[in-house]
Amino acid sequence: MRIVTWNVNSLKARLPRVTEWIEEVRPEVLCLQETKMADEAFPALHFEELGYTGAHFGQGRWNGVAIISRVGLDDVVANFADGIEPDTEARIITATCAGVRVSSVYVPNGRAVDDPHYEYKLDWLDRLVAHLERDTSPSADVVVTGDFNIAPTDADVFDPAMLDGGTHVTPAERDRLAALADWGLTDLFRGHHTADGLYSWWDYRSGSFHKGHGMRIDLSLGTASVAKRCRWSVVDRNARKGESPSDHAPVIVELAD
DNA sequence: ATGGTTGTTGCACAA
Repeated sequence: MRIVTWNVNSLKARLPRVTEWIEEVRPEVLCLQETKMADEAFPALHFEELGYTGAHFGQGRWNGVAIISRVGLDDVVANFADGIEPDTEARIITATCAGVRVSSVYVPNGRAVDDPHYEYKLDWLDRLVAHLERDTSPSADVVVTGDFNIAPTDADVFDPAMLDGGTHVTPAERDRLAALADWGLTDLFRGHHTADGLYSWWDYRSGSFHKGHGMRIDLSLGTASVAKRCRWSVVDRNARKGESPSDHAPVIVELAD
């Protein structure tokens, strides 16, 4: 069972590429972020024609997350299930696919450490733990996958300037990843790769992809039972090439049945 | 160099 995360940067603009990729790879579960569309615009029938069931949580112009699956899609929860006031932005959707509780997350970018959006990012990550606590259990098969907008370690970043006061690499952000680890979630990709220079996002500007200037910010986190089943993980860099790509590549994990 | 590029119910703003 392969579970994929892909920030598509507009599902409308990316639908031809996404369709082509699905037909080639046929993943069991595909989690999307930054669909940038309202629920009414989500092309559910299109995915059904490809053999997938889809669930989407969107708001229109910004954000938007989805899960599409060809191994079942049950108990869908849009937004946080932490029982307090709903988050105003569409950044998390959760469903059970073939016994795995899967969340597709689009963590706030943060913009700059002195921007209010950075505090929103940290609060959002605190709420993610509260959500998991309410929605499921560390002893269950759980995968939280998506664009975390955090590089877990310095080995996951090209730009040294980013390490000096930039977002995505601050101790406070990494503390939130540590809190998720304390809850029971480990970085499945790092269970199979130790090298640096392995990224999932490259800025559109300045020929960053061509120069190898990127960050690994698209993560798949799994509970212990999932980590034990994880056979491999890979970034499909080919999907970042060619005409009209997203600035993110898909990241795949395969779990043994 | 506060640079560069892409997307959107765009003409500014988020990434």
